[in-house]
Amino acid sequence: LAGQGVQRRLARGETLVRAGDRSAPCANLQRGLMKICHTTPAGQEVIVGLLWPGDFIGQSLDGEATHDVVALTPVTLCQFPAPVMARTLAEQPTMERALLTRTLADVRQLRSRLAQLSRATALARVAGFIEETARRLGTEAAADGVGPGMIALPLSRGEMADLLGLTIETVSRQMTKLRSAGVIGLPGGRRVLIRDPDALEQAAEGVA
Amino acid sequence: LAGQGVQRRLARGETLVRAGDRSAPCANLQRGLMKICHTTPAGQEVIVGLLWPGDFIGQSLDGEATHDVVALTPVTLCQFPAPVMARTLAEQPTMERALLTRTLADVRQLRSRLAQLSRATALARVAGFIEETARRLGTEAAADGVGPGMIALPLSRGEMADLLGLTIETVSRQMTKLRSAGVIGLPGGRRVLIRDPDALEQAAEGVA
DNA sequence: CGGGAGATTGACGCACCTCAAGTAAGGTGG
DNA sequence: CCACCTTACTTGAGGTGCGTCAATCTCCCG
Repeated sequence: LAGQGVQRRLARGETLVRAGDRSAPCANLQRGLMKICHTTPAGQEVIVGLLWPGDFIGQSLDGEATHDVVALTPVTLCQFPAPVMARTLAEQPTMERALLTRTLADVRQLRSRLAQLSRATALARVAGFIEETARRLGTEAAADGVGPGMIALPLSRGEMADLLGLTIETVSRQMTKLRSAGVIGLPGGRRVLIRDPDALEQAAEGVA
Repeated sequence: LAGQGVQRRLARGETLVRAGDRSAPCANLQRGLMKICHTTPAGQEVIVGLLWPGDFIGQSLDGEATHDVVALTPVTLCQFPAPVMARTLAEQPTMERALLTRTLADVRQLRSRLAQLSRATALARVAGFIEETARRLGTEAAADGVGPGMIALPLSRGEMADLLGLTIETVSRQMTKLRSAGVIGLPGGRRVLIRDPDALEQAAEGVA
C-alpha cells in the first residue's frame, strides 16, 4: 500500500480534510501532529481528537467527512486517494482487519475521553493532558532538545482549551496552580518540566 | 451468521459484558435498549453510549472489554461467542466490511457527542437528548400507547444525568424549565409531549 | 392504604466563564 | 542592534450556572 501513496508535507495550520468533503483522502501520519476538529455555527472550535505519528487518517471511507483535519505542526504524511484505499482494502483482507482493529481502538479511546470530559474538573483535565502528552511524546522528547522529564507541548493554550472544553484563562490558571504546587515547572516557551509524576497522576485522577 | 447465533433475553439491569472480560460475546440487539457505561473508582457511573435495536455489540474483538454493557429495558438479542464471530469475519469479507462501516459511523457519532459534551449547557444537553430520543424511537412511539409527538423516555432521571454528565437535580430543573416555556409537556411517568419541536431544536443548539 | 423509590423544588456555595488589564515573547523594519 | 508591534500568555475582579445538601412530593406496587 505504501507504494500507492504520495509523500506530502503540510505546514502548520494547513487543512487536509474539510468537514463536508466527499471522498476525502486517506493518509498515514508520519511526522508531526494534527487535530480533528469541529467548528460550531457560532464560530467556536472544538477539538475532538489529536493524531500522532503512526495514526491513520480517513474515518470517512463511506459518506462525507464530518470533521476538519488540520496540521498543528509541520507534518509529513503518506497520502492515498479514497478510491485507491477502497480498492486496496477490498483486495487485502489483512489490511481491512488491521484497519478495523485500529478503528475499534479509536472507539475505546473516544469513550474514555467522553467519560473524562463529562465529569472531570479543570485541574484534572489539564493534568491528564500533560500526562498523556508526556507519554505519547515519550522518547521523542529528547529530540526537542529538552532534558529528562521535560516536554514541549505541541499545543497553544487556546488549542488546549478547545481540546479540553475549557477557556484559555482557566487552562492558564490550572497550569499556574500545578506550578505553585511544585508538580510541574514552566521554564517558558511551551515547555513543561514534570517534577512530580505521582502528584500529576493524582491530579489527573481528580484527587484535589 | 444469524444461524450461528443464540437468541437470548435479558431483564432490565442484567449485564451482558463486564469491563475487563476477555473474549466477551458479540451480539445483535433486536429489541430493547442497552447502555455502555464505565464506573469510576469513586463509584460514579458514566454512560458513554446507548445501544438501540439493530446496533451491534462487540467492540472488543481483540483484547479485553473496557466498558460494561447493561440492559436498560427488557432486551432480546442474538448472541455469538467471540471465536465464532472472529471466524465468520475472516471467512466473509462482506461481513467485515459491514462491521468496519458501522464502526466508522460509531466513531463519527462519538466525536459529535464529544463536541456536544465539551461546551453545551445543561439545557442544551437535555433538549438534545429528548430530540435524539424522539428521532430514534420514531415510529415505535405509537407502540407505547402514546399519541403523536409523545414519547416515553427509556431512561430514568439518574440515567439521563449519567449520560449527559449532569446531576439528577439539574436534569430535573431543565425539564421543568422546558415545560414552563411551553416547549414540552410532562404528563407524568417518564412520558414527554413535544409541543414545540422548533423551540426544542433551538434549545438543543444552545440558543438560550 | 401504606411504604418506598424516583422526581421535584429550594437554598447556598463553588468552579468555571466573562470581561479587562497587564506582561512576556517573537518577529520585523529601521 | 534596538525600537516597535503583534501575538500569546498571565493575572485579577466579578458574575453565573451547575453541584451539593436537604426537604417535600408523586407515583407505583404490593
